[in-house]
Amino acid sequence: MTRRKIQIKKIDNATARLVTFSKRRRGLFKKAFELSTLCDADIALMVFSATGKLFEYASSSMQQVIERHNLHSDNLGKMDQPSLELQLENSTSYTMLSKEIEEKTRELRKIKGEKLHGMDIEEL
Amino acid sequence: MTRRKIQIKKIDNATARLVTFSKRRRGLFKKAFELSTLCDADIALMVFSATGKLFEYASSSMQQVIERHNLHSDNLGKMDQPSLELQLENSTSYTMLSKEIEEKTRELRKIKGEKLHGMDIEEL
DNA sequence: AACTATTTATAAGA
DNA sequence: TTCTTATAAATAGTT
Repeated sequence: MTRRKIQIKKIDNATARLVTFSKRRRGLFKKAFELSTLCDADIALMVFSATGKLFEYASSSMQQVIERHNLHSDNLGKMDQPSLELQLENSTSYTMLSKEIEEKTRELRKIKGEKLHGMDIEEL
Repeated sequence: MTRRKIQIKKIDNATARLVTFSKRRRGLFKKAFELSTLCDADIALMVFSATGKLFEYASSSMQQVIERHNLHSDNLGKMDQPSLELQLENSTSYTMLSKEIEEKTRELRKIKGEKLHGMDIEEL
């Protein structure tokens, strides 16, 4: 949007795309922070890069905003809801599944030589 | 940012605050859409006004991005008593978690040079 | 809701 | 990645 006007479509050049992603991501987070502050709004913003890296911002807490969002969207697609028993069973299994994913993710990161701790969480 | 520079703090005047909320919310959503399009990113944005009204944008599906975010969350396994909302959400995420484990297992095997047999995939 | 003077964001280049 | 800078885009105050 400056030295030249650009079209809003996927940037072909991978390097240019990465640079733009970095610049605009910062801009977007700043705007989210400003809107939240100026207007007393509660905001959550999640950005996954094309390579799967997560960048997030929340004016309060991410989990809080997500839950609040769920309250709004509840009962929309819950016609064929599983039984409570199955829900609890899944919920119980969830922790184990999460741990397994964490382990496998950790192992993959180790193999790939990536850092283990939230280096991909953007601090505003 | 224009007729005059403003300080980023809560706008006192309620009317002005509402106007700014409306204007900047549009701008923020536009920026989110542009970043998503230009850089092939997956983005979810939730905005709750001070009065509790929800405005949301998701480049794919909101639920999909939230679930994806949960997979990245570090403290999922540390929650003593997850809220009902989170439990229900976890239940919904179950299938995706299973798929994620399959993928990571497959990737690990590939890296380690092991054979990839369908029968070897862990039963969940 | 429109206008416009300025500020801010940012594309391209270094 | 960081800086520079010319230009596009966003927007604060006004009407």
